[in-house]
Amino acid sequence: MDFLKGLNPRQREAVTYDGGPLLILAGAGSGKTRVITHRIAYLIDARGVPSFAIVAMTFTNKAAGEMRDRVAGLLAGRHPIAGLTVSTFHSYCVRLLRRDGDSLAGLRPGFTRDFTIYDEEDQLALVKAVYRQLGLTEKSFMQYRAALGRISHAKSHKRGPEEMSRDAKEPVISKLAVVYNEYENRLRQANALDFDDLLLEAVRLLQHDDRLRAAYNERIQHVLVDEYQDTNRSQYELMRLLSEKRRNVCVVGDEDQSIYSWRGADIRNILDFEQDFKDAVTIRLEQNYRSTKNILEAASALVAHNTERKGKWLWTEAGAGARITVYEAHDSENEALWIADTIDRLAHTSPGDRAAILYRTNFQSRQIEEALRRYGLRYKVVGGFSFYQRAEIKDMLAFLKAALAPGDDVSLLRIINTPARGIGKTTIEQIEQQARLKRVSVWAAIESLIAEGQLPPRADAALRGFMNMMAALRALAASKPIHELMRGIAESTGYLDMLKADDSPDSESRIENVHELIHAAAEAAERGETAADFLDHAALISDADSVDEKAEVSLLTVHNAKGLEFPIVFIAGLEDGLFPHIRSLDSPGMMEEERRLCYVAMTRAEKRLFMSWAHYRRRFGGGPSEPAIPSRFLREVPQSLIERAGAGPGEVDLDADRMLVRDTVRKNMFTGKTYNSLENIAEFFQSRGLKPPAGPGMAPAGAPAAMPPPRAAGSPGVRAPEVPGLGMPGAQGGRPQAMQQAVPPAKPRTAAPKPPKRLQPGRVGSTIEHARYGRGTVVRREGEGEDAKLTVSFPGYGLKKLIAKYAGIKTEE
DNA sequence: TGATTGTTTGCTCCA
DNA sequence: CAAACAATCA
Repeated sequence: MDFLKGLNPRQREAVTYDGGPLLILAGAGSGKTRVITHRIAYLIDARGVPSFAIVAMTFTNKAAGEMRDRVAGLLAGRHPIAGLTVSTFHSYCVRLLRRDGDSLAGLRPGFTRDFTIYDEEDQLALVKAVYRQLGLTEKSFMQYRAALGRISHAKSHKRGPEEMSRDAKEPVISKLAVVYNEYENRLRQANALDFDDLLLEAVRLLQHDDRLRAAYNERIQHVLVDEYQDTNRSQYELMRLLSEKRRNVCVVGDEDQSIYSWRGADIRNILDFEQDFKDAVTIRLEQNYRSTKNILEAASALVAHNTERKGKWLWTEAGAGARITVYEAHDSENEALWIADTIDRLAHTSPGDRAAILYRTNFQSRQIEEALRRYGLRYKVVGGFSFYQRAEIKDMLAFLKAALAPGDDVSLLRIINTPARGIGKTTIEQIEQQARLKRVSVWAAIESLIAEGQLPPRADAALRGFMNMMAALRALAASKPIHELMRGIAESTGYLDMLKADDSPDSESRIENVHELIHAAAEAAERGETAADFLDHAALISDADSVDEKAEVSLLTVHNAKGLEFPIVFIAGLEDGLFPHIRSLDSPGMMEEERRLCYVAMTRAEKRLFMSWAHYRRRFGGGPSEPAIPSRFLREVPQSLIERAGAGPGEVDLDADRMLVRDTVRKNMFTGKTYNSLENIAEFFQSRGLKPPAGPGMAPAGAPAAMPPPRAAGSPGVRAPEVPGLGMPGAQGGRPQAMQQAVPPAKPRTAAPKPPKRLQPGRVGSTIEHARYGRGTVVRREGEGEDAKLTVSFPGYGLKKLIAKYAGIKTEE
């Protein structure tokens, strides 16, 4: 097969290059994914590289899945790709540690391969616990998040608590070092790794275990890294360690799209690649196949304001296309309505074109969602609050974690009194004190407290009950498949009953979520996954994985939009302080990153690009509107490419008829987020039948037939590192072909038009008559009775705010 | 002592 | 409009 057909000369060069380190500078829309997938296919087919000798790293599970599918498609009927590894850095490291991590115990006391993973929430809980222990408060010391951020930063720069303490110039930092130290101690004691550790410890393992590293290098012939501009130090090191022998690294990136410095991404990785690899060859892909000329020019002009670049100028053969629309809204609500209105209009003029609404921060989505719902538009929200971040899911998983690993203090404390079982603050304090005193886990502390018999009778009984319950769960965990275990947890702990007894509006969806989790567990069990595998997936799932590219309207942050493209793109909230974000205003480096972020946003658009800002923006629900000024980025776009929209502040010509609201969809019912994540989870588990290597004490789980013989590793007598398991994606290779096409149709759980309920006078959605403006539709109502403030949309006049009792309005049926 | 209700904050982007 | 905390009630 000719994998070079349809590629331009530069792309072809990138696909076929065979001389060691290769840096592909791939501008936005230049066919980057195409090049990587073709290169992998080419290596396998034309160069005879076995698929298990190729490792490709991506940023999200979704990108990995797509890449794998595309390679499979290219090689269909010619080569099996069962052994091919396409993975995110994080899941790669988890698998590495779970499979071959034993020797890490020498470096990290207490480490075993059945470690647990602490996500950000767990990390925060840990920091809080440390604060409590040290008698610190957020007010008196430092915000939890800030502390965690600094700790994480120090960690990823390989600076331990001792160094932090030694170099501390201020007392705050010395104290922080103490927190840091205790934080690390507790992680170790619980045999838990946080997200930083996953990468760091994998790197340490490879650095120190020469035999393991050699085995991996023996096997791996090519390492490819996507989104290289967003790799951090650990990821860079991992890449080097895995490619030490053959030095066949191929990295693909675009320094103009580096947007993760806050997560430790080091832009120098890409800027200095040619120095780090002296014999590296750089190939530039500068032809853009995505956007119109106007969009491309505008974006390029914007990013040209940056200094930290290698410099490239994208070009396209596409036509100029429409100009970029910039809309100046009176307030954020008006902005949202304008977006909804424009999308509604575009649905007629360019049917079938998907639209994306991009924003800098998640909180912006709320108002936009509301506007879309008023227009009865279907939409999907990506991220924000994913399934696995939901309290009920985290609770359920905490039960599971605590049952599997009694040393997991964070999980245990999370559910020790959920549902309420009479273990209150004082008791918990007593337990924590005991744990500190004896330097044992919370579980062990409870045991010893009970044994000592010092507890008040009520607490004693409650704790005994809790211990028995957990012991029963543990027995269940040992004997039952994961979904029965989850069901057992939901029922025997009283968790489900607690939800059922709750009459708050969203308890129903919580129950649904719990069932969904059990359902997901059942599917996992069918694939032969263990509870530990299940937890790994839950920890490593990402928001971007839930992007549904077929959705007509998508709402997502710019970060989540990386790598995606849409015919129509809106960028909302272009105000100084929001985008660029306020925290970047006094730092040139951070400002450049914000600019790159805006560049990423703009270059997502294929045909039409809309940018908007609002004079007033409300940050919290009922809070005050704060004044804003337009983003500097709007000024950095050549004005000749811009077309202004709207009659002026507050004067959107919103067609009242279309505003006839299909009903106020009950809040929380279809917040997008909920249904979004429900689909997400089922899809995720279905499409990613990842089956990591067996846990400790178990034989490697049945490997697919396609798996190459494991003899590549080690000499007889020594426990051979099971490299093949990493050179291959587990059961994914054996995934039935049918499943790849049969993506389950998304359930239309959208805000479907409901039969309008009777509209009451002045209610949102009703029509009123005003003496001066005529008929209009009530768009928003604040307050009650005759004091209520109504926001009304009058055709020809735009949005007006009226006080019910003064406006002299008549209500119509 | 623990559970419930009221009050006050609030600030990212993510694997 | 949340969550996180303080001040109540049982």
